Amino acid sequence: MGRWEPGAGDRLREAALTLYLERGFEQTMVADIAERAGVTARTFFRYFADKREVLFDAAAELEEKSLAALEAAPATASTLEIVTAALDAVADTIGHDRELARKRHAVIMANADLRERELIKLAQMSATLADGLRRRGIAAAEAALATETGAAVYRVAFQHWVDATEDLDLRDAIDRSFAQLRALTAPA
Amino acid sequence: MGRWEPGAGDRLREAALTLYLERGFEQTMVADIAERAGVTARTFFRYFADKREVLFDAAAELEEKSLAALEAAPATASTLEIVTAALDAVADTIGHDRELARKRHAVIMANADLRERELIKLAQMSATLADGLRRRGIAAAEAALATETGAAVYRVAFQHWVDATEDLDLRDAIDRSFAQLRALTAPA
DNA sequence: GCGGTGATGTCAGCTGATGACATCACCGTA
DNA sequence: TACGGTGATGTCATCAGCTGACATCACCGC
Repeated sequence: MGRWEPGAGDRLREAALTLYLERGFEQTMVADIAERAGVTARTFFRYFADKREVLFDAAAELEEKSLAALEAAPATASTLEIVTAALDAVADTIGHDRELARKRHAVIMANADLRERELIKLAQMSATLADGLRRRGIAAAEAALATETGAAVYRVAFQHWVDATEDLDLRDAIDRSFAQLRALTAPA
Repeated sequence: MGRWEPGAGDRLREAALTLYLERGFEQTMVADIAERAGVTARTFFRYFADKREVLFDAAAELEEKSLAALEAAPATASTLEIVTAALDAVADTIGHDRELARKRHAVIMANADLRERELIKLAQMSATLADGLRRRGIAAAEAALATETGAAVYRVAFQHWVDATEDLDLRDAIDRSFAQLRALTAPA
């Protein structure tokens, strides 16, 4: 294809995470990332829509996998069980490397713009999953509420998983958050 | 104080909403907003941290009111009842003008950057309320889960309220979403 | 070896955002 | 009344993010 070293996208991703960790997001310029990856700034923007997206473009894959899990759920499953299946697929994808998750999360939490992007990615996934639920015949309002609630459960569980010092499976953390939600909403 | 027309902040807010509605957010330049408000672009940035914030700086007031409602809730209230009280305070503040809410919502939904900002404002409010719950002695995990879930309920209810053609009270919409959440999480 | 294709470089330019400094009405006070 | 302080605003310069237009050049198939 090109006449230069292949894998420019991967090199840019790696360079960006490294520099964001070292100096912080705002202190890192696109030109720095590009230079470290051996390309020009113009090329950076051919791979990533903006300076933030370089940390988030894996979200598309996550979305696909969770949607596939949702669609593979048995017809007898309840709405919340379907959502749980989708979240488990997410956990299976990112749950195997807690150190990487911690690094990425640290970078994101240190900057408001990155937190915004993180939120919209999760919201986007929630909307996609809600669509999937509707295609299974679930009413629109119930679908939206189920996936938004699922996103809330996921956020809390992920934070706990990242903070925890002991051994902990992300899937288990999600299960526990779901259980706590049931306790919260149970009639007194 | 100043030697120019007072109320520059309000004029900028109004000019921005009008122009964002007319031409869209991206097609509106800060200089346009400033000109319409009779100031310079530099002054715009003295009032608002960035081009988006001009639509969102009312959020601080909302946050205060909801936190006050949370703190005023009776000691006997359950966690979810406290969160409901906080959301009702939000509903009381913005629920009286559905047309304004629709306009603002339309502008925000039409642009990804604005949606991001909207999400982080709600997340910020959720975090503030979770802190309030912790100060009332509620465990951190339960507090976070309760307010994140409350935010999910609010989002769904607000969307429904904005979409609805019939007469509808925002408070009622929130109540119904909470009821639906209880139905969702109830054991089969 | 020749032309097409696609990734990259180069360059110019706009817009958002910020720092530094000047300006000038208003206010309290001598 | 004059005078100096204060705070809101203007002016100017500059940078970083981002984009369009066009050139370049290795690779591939013919």
